[in-house]
Amino acid sequence: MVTTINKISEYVGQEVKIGAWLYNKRSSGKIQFLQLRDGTGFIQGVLVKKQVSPEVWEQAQNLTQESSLYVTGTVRQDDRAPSGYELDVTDVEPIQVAEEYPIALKEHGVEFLMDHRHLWIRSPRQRAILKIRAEIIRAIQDWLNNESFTLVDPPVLTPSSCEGTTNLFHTKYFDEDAFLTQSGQLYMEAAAMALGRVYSFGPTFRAEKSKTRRHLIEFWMIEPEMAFCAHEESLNIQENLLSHVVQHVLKHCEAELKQIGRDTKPLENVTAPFPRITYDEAVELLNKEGMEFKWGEDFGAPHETKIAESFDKPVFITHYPVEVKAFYMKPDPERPEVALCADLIAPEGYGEIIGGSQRIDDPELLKQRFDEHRLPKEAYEWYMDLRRYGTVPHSGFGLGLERTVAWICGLDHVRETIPFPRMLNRLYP
RNA sequence: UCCUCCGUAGCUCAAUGGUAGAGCGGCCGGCUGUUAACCGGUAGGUUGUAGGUUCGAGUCCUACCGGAGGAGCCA
Repeated sequence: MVTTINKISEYVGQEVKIGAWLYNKRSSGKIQFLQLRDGTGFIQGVLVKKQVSPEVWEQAQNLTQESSLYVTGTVRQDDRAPSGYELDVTDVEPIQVAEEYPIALKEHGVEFLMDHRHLWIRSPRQRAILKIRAEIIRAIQDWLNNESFTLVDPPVLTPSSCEGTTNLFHTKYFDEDAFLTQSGQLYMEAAAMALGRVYSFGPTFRAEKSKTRRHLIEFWMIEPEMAFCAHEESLNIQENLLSHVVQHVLKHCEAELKQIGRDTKPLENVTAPFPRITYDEAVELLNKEGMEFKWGEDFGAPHETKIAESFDKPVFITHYPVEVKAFYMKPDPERPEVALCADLIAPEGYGEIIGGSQRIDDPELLKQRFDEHRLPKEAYEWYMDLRRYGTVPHSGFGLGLERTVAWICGLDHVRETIPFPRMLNRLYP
């Protein structure tokens, strides 16, 4: 019976055949232990010299780390095995005896591992992280689909900046200039006017020379946008979405979280509602904690960490000064100097994982903002149209996938959260 | 772009300005329950690059290249 390691428990006492790679091998004169992996899991194959043919014994002996093979054996329950099962090997068919494998089973430096990222992802830890990443994506999409959101894909090639703040990757679009998207948001606003509740899931690009553990040049965002939705309701959606994601991962990725050594205690706490403080209160908190901070500035990473430390859940910081936020954010009617916006700061120093706001729906005010920010109105005529033809209150937010994965996995750098990270000075492999 | 630190064997790291070494990985041998197995043997080097100081530089100085951490910007 041909099967995979994750289904091995169904075949106790039976002979199975699996395609696998040799992760590691230990042997003595008359017994060999093959550490096998097939992508779905890990299992140990046991060969006893007396019980196999000399040919099989020798073929097993010649296998090197990461050699590919078909292995046949009888499944046996064994308390000594980490997974609870072992394979008593009866036959080994090498597909390829691998060349000397660069990644030894020991510690390596970051640069070396990044140069070998295409092989590094085979390791148990990296595999677990990528599994959790996929499960986080699944949980996000499940929740949104269930709440009547429609998936809409915005373009990657765009004629101009969405927010006009960061540096974009420039390219040619035949005779025109084009840029890789830094956010699908403006397009999602158009989509929300067509479909009500929408979300996008795709890569975004920032040509910033950022060099920190929280930054990638290419990263993935989930950007929901909701028509007929005010700021407060958007926050409710955000906290419900995120607590669903965290609880889903706790439930479905127990083995993977254990594999990477994540302390799950702080995650169990992550249930809606999340604490909400205003920008004003955050400034006060910082000053009380001895960090000097003037009203009107934007928070830096140390400030965010300090604020997050005061809470044991992700915390919303709302009502930032209009000046430090994007042009499209709606001012608070009660207090026009602050915006109806919020950043969600993750605990444990992982920083901002969501940024969102209610959008300006008044055509006159939006026009005014274009002037204040010196944005070329011609390029945004289509965006203005959304306010001319049946404008409605609407809100949306962007969830940074890699920072969310880093936080949930407890990683110290986002480079491990994505299969092939694009970073400053890193385009290979 | 700025600040700090680091470049020595395939990898991880040692080496007072005075003969470049260990562990892992490789290869050869040994071992019937190993968990990054262990034990013995063996091969493996233009010390990031280019200058300089010195009787003598892996070590000190300068520049450049590469990397790490952080800042800014942001998710």
